[in-house]
Amino acid sequence: MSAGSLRARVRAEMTEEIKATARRHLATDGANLSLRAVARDMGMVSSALYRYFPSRDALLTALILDAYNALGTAAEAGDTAVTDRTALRARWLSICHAVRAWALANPSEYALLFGSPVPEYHAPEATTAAASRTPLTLITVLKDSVDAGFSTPTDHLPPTVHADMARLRAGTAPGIPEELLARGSMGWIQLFGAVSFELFGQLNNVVEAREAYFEYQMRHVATTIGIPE
Amino acid sequence: MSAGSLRARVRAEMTEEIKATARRHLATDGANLSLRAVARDMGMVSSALYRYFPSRDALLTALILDAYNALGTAAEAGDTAVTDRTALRARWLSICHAVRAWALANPSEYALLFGSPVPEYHAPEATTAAASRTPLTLITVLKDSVDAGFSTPTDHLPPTVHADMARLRAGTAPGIPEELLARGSMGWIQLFGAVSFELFGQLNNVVEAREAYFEYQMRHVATTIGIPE
DNA sequence: TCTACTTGGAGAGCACTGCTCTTTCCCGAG
DNA sequence: CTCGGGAAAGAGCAGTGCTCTCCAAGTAGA
Repeated sequence: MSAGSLRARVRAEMTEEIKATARRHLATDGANLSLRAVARDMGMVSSALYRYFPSRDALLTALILDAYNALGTAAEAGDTAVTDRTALRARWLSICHAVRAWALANPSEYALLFGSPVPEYHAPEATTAAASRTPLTLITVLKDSVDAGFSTPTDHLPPTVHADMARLRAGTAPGIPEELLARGSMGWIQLFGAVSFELFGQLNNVVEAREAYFEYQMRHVATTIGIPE
Repeated sequence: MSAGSLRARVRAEMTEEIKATARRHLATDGANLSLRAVARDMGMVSSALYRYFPSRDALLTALILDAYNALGTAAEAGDTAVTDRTALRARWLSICHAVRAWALANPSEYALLFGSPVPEYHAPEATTAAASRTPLTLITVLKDSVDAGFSTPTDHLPPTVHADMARLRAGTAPGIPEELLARGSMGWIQLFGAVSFELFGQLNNVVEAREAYFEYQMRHVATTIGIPE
C-alpha cells in the first residue's frame, strides 16, 4: 500500500508545487498568468500540466480556494491571539489587522479574491464555505458581544434588509439581532474597502499614514457597531 | 483650412469609434480585451489600430480616463440635481446613489477603475485629476456643511493622520477641519466598498435587498459624518 | 496644377498564449 | 514478469500584442 500511495503522494506534491509556482507568477502577472510560463519554470512542458489541472481556470480556482482559506486562517488566528476572550474590542481590531496584514503580505492573492471578477469565470459552490470564514470570525465577536449583554443598536431597518439579516443570522449566528448584523456587515464592508483602497492604489498621494488611518477607521467602526472600549 | 481639419476630424471620430468598440468588448472580456478583436469588429486590420493608440495599455488608459470623467460627471450631476442647495444630507445621498447607478450601468468600466490593478500598468499623472472629481464632489458637501455652521466631529486624530488630512485640505478644500475630512474619507471608502461588494459578487446569497441596504448604509454614513437630517 | 510629403491602411511575420491530440515511457499491481 | 494506466513530451491549431515594410490617398507648397 505504501507503493500505491507513493504515486498519490508524488501527485499531491506535484500539485502543490504547481500551485506554489503559479502563486509566484500571480505576483507579477496577476490573474492572467501563463500556464506555459509556470510549466517552463518547473522544467516541464505545458501539456504535462494539464494532467493536474484541466484548465487555467481550474488552477485559478484552486488558488482562490487556498487564498480564501489562508485569509480565513489569518483572521481566526487574529481572533484567538487575544487571550482575554472578554476583550471584544481588542478581538475585533485584531481580526481587522490580521486581514490587512495578510492582504499586504499577499496582495495579488487578495486581488484575486476581492478585485475585479475574472471574465467568464464563475466561482464554484465549494469556494463559498471558505469565503465565509473571515466574515464568520467577525460575526463570532458580535455573538460574544450579545452574550455578554452589551446593548445593541436600535436602527430602524427597512423590512427587506431586516429579512436579509434574519436569513443571514439563521445560517450562521443564532441570537444576534438584525440591527447588529446590519452594522456588522457595514463594518466588514468598511474593512474590505479600506484594505482595497490601500492595496489598489487609491490612497496614493492622499493618505501616507496607512497603518494609523486604518486603525482610526476600524476603531470608529467598532464603536459604531457598539463594541465598548 | 476646412480640408486640413477634415483629416483631424476624421481622426477624432475614428478614435472615438475605437474607444466605443473597445468599451463594448470591455463588458465581455474585461481588462484583457483583444486589440485584434476590436479591429476586426471595425472591419480593419489590427496594425491599422496602432496609428491611433501606440499600445493596448494606451487604449486602456484612454478608457480609464473617460471612465473617471464619466463617473465624475455622474457624481456632480447627482449633486446638482438637488435644487435646494441647503439640503446637505439629500445632496450627499444623491451623490452616493449617482455613483452606484453609474457603476451598475457600467460595471466593467467601474471594475477598470476600482478593481484589481492591471499588472505592469501604471496610471499616468493625467488620470489623477479626473479621478479626484468624484471625491471632490463629496468634499464640496462637507465644505457647505462647515459654512452652514453645522458642528463637526471631535475625534482625536493621530498626528500622522492629522497631517495627511491637513495636506488633503490644503490641496482641495480650505476651511474643513481635519476631523471632518477624516470621517468624510471614511464615507467615501464605505461608498466604494458597498458598490464594489455588490458589483464584484460578494453580496451574492447574502443580501438581496441591494438598493435598500445601500441606502441604509449611506444614511448611516451621513449621520456619522455629522450631516443633520 | 503639379509635385513633395505626410498619413492611414494592409499584410506578412515574430514570439507568445491556452488547449488538444498522439506518441512514448515507466511505475506498480496482478 | 507481464501489461495496463498514469505521466511526460512534442507537434499542431487558433489566437494574441506588436513591428516592419509597402502602398494608396489626402495635404500643403510652388
